[in-house]
Parts: sequence; C-alpha cells; structure tokens
Amino acid sequence: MKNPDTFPTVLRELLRTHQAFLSYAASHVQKLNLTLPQFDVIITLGGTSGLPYKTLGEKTLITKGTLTGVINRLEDKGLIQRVASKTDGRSQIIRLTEAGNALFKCAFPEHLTFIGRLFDDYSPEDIATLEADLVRLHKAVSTARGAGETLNDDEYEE
Amino acid sequence: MKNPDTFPTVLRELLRTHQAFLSYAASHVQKLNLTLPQFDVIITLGGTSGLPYKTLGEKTLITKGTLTGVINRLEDKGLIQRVASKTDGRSQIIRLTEAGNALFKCAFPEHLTFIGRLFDDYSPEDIATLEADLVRLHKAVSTARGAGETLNDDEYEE
DNA sequence: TATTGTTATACTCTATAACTATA
DNA sequence: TATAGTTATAGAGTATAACAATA
Repeated sequence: MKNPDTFPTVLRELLRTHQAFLSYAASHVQKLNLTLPQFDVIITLGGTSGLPYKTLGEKTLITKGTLTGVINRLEDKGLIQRVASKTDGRSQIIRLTEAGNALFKCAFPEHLTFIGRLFDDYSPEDIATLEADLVRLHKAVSTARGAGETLNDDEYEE
Repeated sequence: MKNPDTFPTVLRELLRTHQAFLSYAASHVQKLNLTLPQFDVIITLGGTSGLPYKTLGEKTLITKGTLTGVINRLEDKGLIQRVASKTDGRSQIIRLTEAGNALFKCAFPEHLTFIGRLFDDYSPEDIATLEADLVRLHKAVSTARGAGETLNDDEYEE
C-alpha cells in the first residue's frame, strides 16, 4: 500500500473499532472488579505455572515500572503471588494463587461468552477469516514496532 | 456462533491485536505531545466546523466528566476552543482553533502514513477485506453495547 | 423534571529516571 | 558492566456522584 490517500477510512475504522471493542471488553471486566491491564495479566498467567516478571511485561506490553503497581494490586487482592526464581536471584516468577486460578477458570469462559455475543451472526468461516486477518495485522504491528516480539504460545508451560 | 469453546483463539488475538495496534498508534501520537484521547478529539473535530460537547463524547466514547479534563488540556495548548451554543444555553460547541486545524491538517496525514506502514504488504483487495471485516465487527460491538450509536459521518458539517 | 456541562474525589495507568541487588 | 525489579514522581485518564444553569 503506497498511496496514503486511499486508506483514511480503514484507519478511522481501525481506531474506532479497537476503541469500541476495548470499551466493550472493559465493561465486562469491570464487573469482576478488575481493570483491563489486571485482567490481561490474569489471562496471560492463566494456563501457565507462572511466568518471569520480564516475560509477563513483554506479553502484556506493560512497562516494568507500571507492572510492579499492577502486580501489587493483584497481590493485594490475593489473586497472584511472587516466587523468587531458583536460577536467578534477581528474577521473580509471577503465578496465580488458588483464588486467582479459580477466578481465571470462571471468568475467562464468562468473558469469552460475553465477547462471543459479538459473533452471534458469524459463521465459523467468518470467524476463521477474521482471525486470520487479525493475526496478519498483529504480525504487521509487531514487525513495525521492531520489537520482534515472538508472541507464540510456546512459552506457555504447564 | 454458539459454542464458546471454538473461539478462545480469536479472542486472545482480538485483545492482543487491539492492544498492540493502539500501542503502536500511541507511539506516534506521543511525538505530537498528545495523548491518544486528545488525538482522538482532534481528529474527530477535524473536518467539521465544531461539534457539541455531548456529540463529541458520544463519538469518542469519553464520558462527560473525563471529557472536560481532556478538553481543558487541549484548550490550554491552544488547539481547541469552546463556543456557547446559540440555540441551547446549556450547550457548548467545541471546535478547533487555527492552530488546532493546522495541526490536524499536518498531523493526520502524517499519522496515516505512519499507520500505513503496517499495510505495506497489503494489496488493495486485502485492505478492502480488512476494512469490511472491521466495519462489521464495529457494528457488532455497537449493537452489543446497546447504545445504538450511529457513527455515520452525516453529522460532519462544514 | 430532565439535560448539559463542570467540579470533586479517589484510583489506576503511564512514562521516566534513579536506585538496589544480583549476574 | 549489564540486567531484573522496585521506588519515586508527575501527569493523565477513568468512573462516579454531586452540583449549577438551562430547557
């Protein structure tokens, strides 16, 4: 795509759609007494046996200074815990507590259902197409950011 | 789409893509010394002769209490101004100043170019498809929110 | 009475930089 | 010297509710 004049519509649509979607998602997360970043941390940790602090920051795009605060609040709520790494004295492993895991197991499917309402009129093919589009866009963004974040699920343990 | 088990991947992808995209967009907006909500207000006002406070809030999804603060900061920067409505004594019309309009005319195309880099590898058909997908998703979100926001550009005046 | 917009409060996120302790 | 994480700071967005002025 070379000519900027041809895509202002896509871009407004991109911004507005992202915004509207996040706003919609946030409205549900709020009912769990979580903020979007907090929820993001929960679902990122969900299904793993814990992730290093740094990895968590990379996946959620939350910078380290901010992440400490988010994690503190989740710790205060009893949803996550810090465990010192055995191999690196500087590193912390962040993992869900029992309560956090329970919340994840309950809240995540609920969230899926809530978001899933958006797709009531979508056929499986429509969804597959949308997903492929998003993956492609995601890759384009990652590349452009230059960060080269891998974002594959290989790092998921457990 | 009835079975929630079939779409966790789409949803993670949706969240992550939105997040990554907004983060990417924000990195550019920051160079203009604007925040994303501030930029949103600018581009929403751009190309209009002003919008009522309330309309502005509906379009940007910023609630009224918050919007006052955002507008104050933009007013401090000399980019927008408040004009009392002639037909409704309670209503304020928000419009770009000369400086705001100049910024819009310069910054918006720049932003388009910046974002456009994401689509270097996209064919015009790819873009059309993506756009259609986004419009559909946007409509789904709007419907689900129940707000029934129209979001058509008919309200643009000038 | 209902609506428009402002004000006030309290909290969260954000970027940034200085700091510590480990490597 | 470099890295992992914390702390400190200042600014900005957020939800919410109470409020003034107007319709």
